[in-house]
Amino acid sequence: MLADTNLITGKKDIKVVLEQLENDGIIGISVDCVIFGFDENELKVLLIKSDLKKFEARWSLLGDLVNNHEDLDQAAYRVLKERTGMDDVYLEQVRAFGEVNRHPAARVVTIAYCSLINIHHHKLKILDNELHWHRLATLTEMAFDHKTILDVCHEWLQKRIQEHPLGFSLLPQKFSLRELQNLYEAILGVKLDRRNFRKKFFSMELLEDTHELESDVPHRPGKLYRFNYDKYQKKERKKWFGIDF
Amino acid sequence: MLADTNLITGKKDIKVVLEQLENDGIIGISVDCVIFGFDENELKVLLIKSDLKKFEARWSLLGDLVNNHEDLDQAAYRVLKERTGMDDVYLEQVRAFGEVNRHPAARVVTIAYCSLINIHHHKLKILDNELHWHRLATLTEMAFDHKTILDVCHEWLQKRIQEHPLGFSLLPQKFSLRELQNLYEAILGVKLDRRNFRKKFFSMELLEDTHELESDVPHRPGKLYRFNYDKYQKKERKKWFGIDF
DNA sequence: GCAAAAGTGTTGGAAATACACCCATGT
DNA sequence: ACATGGGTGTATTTCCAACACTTTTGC
Repeated sequence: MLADTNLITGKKDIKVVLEQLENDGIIGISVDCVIFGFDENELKVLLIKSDLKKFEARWSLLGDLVNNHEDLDQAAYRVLKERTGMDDVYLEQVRAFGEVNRHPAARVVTIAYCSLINIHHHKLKILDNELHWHRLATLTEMAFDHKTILDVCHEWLQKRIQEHPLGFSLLPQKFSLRELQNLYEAILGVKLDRRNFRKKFFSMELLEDTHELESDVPHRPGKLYRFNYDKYQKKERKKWFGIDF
Repeated sequence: MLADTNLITGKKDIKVVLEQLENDGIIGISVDCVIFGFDENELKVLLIKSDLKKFEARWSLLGDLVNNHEDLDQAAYRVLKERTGMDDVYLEQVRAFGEVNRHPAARVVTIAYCSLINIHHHKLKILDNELHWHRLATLTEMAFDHKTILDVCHEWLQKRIQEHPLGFSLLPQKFSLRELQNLYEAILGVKLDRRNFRKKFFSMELLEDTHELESDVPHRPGKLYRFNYDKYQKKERKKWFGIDF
């Protein structure tokens, strides 16, 4: 039967494993990472060309089967590390997708993860030339149920970013308020008032002035800020937000 | 190998299946239901005595392995139906738990579901006398990682109930505002102002006056209301709540 | 008539919104 | 000098929080 070895040594192996699973009537478990990036004021997602004939020419999320000896989170980190060369990345589970026929080769339940990385980070290396940062806006058909997963993760992100400081993972460590606002506008698909946006963030007192300025901009440079995670951690979280639905 | 049959014919079968999984180095998939009820102004959860010797005398969530031919949601519904006799129940996936050693018998990834049911519903039949509605407040040790799962689901519920109308599933169809407020206070662990609470709900215009009154109360009876789900469905959801963290 | 909870409005403060002008820089 | 976005304050409105008395029913 399935040996407890690393199954991730190439595309062919996965196919063989899936075939085996299907023959034995076993449910496989995978993780799929929705890796978001932010570039040119647009939200992007890291995709790979599907290797299944059925889905040729369609884009697919980055995923892999979960090894027997690794936690789900570890599996997701592994996928991320293998594909981007980065660790220390924002990564969070969103939810499981387990429709019976979501994968044509075998029954596979997948755990979807959402990851946010800075596209321009120096450690980021997209070696595989099958990989591609795709604009979210112009993405319709995808392999498997990956479009559904992507949509769910996007909605999850829209909600999450308003309540937790994760957007900063998409930006360089030092960023201008304009960049931050563009980010929020891109993710939420709304226009925000610049002055109120600044007021909001300054009133939180979680942005540190780096006393540096933007460079290479053809206009007055903006100040660069850094998000103070330590201070955020120490803040007490409120349990009561107010009923509203 | 594993035949594609219903594995759920008794406790012994599960043990056999798990043993088989472990021997073959295969990851099992289960669902676990956190079934909340509301009684005597307290939040309760439906539990069963663990059948594992390691966890004897500890409480366990209601769960089962997922069949090969059923969706995750279906599996959770099945567990719920088998144990409570009820369908048409509120049920939603919370998230997956997949730590390597969370189950002593084998590697099992579980998908946690949160369910809300009316403890006093006439269709509710707790046949198994190993089952028990346990007060949430006085629950410390549980089998497996079920305490963690329960805690996560409770927090999920605390957040969810403020943004979505699911609390009504814990109450009879017709309820008084006092009952509703008690429910919110019990789930959130806070005291709320009665007048502001009423104002809030009335201003949503989603409660219908049934023109009936409470009976058998030793004081002035309150009006009974019904939640108007249709009207709620038609309301447009807002995407922008305001940044706050 | 007494105990117990139902029902009801107002007010002050905080937060969100809408809105317009001057400033610093690169070209 | 001019084009471009950076930076700032105020008035208005909306929402939330605090708070007390009268009414209805069962006993």
